[in-house]
Amino acid sequence: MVTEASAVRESAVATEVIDFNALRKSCGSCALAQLCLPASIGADDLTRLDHLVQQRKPTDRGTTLFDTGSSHARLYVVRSGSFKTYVDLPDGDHQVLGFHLPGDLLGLDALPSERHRCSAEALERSTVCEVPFNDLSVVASKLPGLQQQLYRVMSDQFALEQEHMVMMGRRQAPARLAIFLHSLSERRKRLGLDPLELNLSMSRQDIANYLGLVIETVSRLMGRFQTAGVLEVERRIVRIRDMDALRAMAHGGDTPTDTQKSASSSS
Amino acid sequence: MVTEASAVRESAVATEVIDFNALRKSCGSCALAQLCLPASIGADDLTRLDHLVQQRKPTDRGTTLFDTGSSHARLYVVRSGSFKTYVDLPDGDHQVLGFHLPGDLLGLDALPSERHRCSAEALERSTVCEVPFNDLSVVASKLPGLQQQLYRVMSDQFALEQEHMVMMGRRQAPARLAIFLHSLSERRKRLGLDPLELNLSMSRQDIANYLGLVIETVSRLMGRFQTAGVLEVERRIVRIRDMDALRAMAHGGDTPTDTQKSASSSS
DNA sequence: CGGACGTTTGAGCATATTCAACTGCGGTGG
DNA sequence: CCACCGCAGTTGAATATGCTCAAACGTCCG
Repeated sequence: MVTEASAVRESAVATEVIDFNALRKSCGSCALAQLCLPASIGADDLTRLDHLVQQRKPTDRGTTLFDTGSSHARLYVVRSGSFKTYVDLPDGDHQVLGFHLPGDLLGLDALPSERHRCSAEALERSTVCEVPFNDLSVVASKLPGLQQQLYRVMSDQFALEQEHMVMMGRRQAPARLAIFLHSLSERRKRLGLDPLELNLSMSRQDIANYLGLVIETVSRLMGRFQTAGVLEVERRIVRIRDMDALRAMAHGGDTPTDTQKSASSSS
Repeated sequence: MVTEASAVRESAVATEVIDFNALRKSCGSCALAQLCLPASIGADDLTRLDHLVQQRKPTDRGTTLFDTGSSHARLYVVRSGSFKTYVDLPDGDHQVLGFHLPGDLLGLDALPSERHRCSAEALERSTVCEVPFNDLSVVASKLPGLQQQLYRVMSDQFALEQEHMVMMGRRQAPARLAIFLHSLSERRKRLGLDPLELNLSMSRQDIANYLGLVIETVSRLMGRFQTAGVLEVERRIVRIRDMDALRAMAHGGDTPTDTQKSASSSS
């Protein structure tokens, strides 16, 4: 067997919080293992999976991992950095489908024989693991645990898209932005990062496209949230100062101009 | 003796008139086989799949196939009739996620160990085939063709949701309705039904919830489309009189009163 | 220092919502 | 058989939310 994790040739990549020495070796030692495919499969199964996984040299900001129409069926796991997936609209701009943080999977929309229906672009210098889907499928068919995990992440993906649709559905602009920020905060918490300090790697334009709004609206709302004391906005750094208020606005109608809505600043 | 060709074609899938003898026997003899899981798997493999599939007694209008939070992992294939999937919103109403016609799969959002994140309700008296997901998974792991097909339908599901998001994204109300009607027409064509005569099994409220609009807007737009000569609306029967105009409006061309519409896509 | 870009801010406008009344059809019961 | 009620859908007028257009701002980079 070809034992070596054939990707240790990559030199260290700078990111703030992630320990790349631990990451680089194998799925077994990956800090994201619990979030990724290997979660809950045995040690020797892990080895078989390890052989499929290819490392990629860092993807630069603005570079696409795959494009709409391409058909190389591969799954990607974000290791560091972040991506956006989007489709091009006839009128020139994009519909952003999602933002993808470490541990998230990309490429589920082009399973074998299908073509990608969206593009995935790095929002900053990022690294991914890459798995040829056909190989993964073969191994998974022999490892019920892995197979189950594969179904689970696909199921999760459906859940994410459904959430997105609910948000776009009939919610007002302030609620949309609140949902977005709150969800980002939750995801950071899950990654072990500070949930109160968001480091937005995406532009305002991306956020607007994701929320189904226009950039000016997003900008104005950021301002309103700040004057309302909910956020502290400093370009792409956003600090959440009143999580309860943010949550409240995400869940329903709320006017952020109303500064004193209910003296709530507990956490 | 009012026997029209269109009526006969309609009856191939319409609820009341289904030939249950032909349908009930097996996947091999099912009129929907090409659209369903069995597509492109061999004859003996089909037998193994057949044993997993359970028939269900017809589901009455308003009855749910599964509800948010329930966790029996089963896949359903719509045989006749139609369903809507939706999530309940805190403020009382629903966000409709999709409408499901014969050949469509339901239940992909609650693969093993997960709970359903939406509910599925019959819009009329409908029938489904039911497959326990765990059993299907086991069989599929031994039949690469079936496995591939399973991935394919999941991939298709992602594509559908993405389309929905694009529509909700930044499109104006007329374009949304046009997309909805056009998509319905396409799906009818794929089922061998008359693509020009839509028999809406869902209420205006459902349509509005699906499109992210309010019921009045949908109603008004139906009217506008009719006076523009694009549609002929008769309660829940909608006939498409100008498919090109409908398509144009779906792509962003506005002004349903304007018959002249042949602009090329700009960038 | 200048130019470009991403972002913010402002004023006016248009689209879709809200609120409200009304229609037509279907069912139910007198 | 008809009168009644109820529900789904339609229509109208007024409002408001988010968009368009436009300009200014700050920061990054040459």
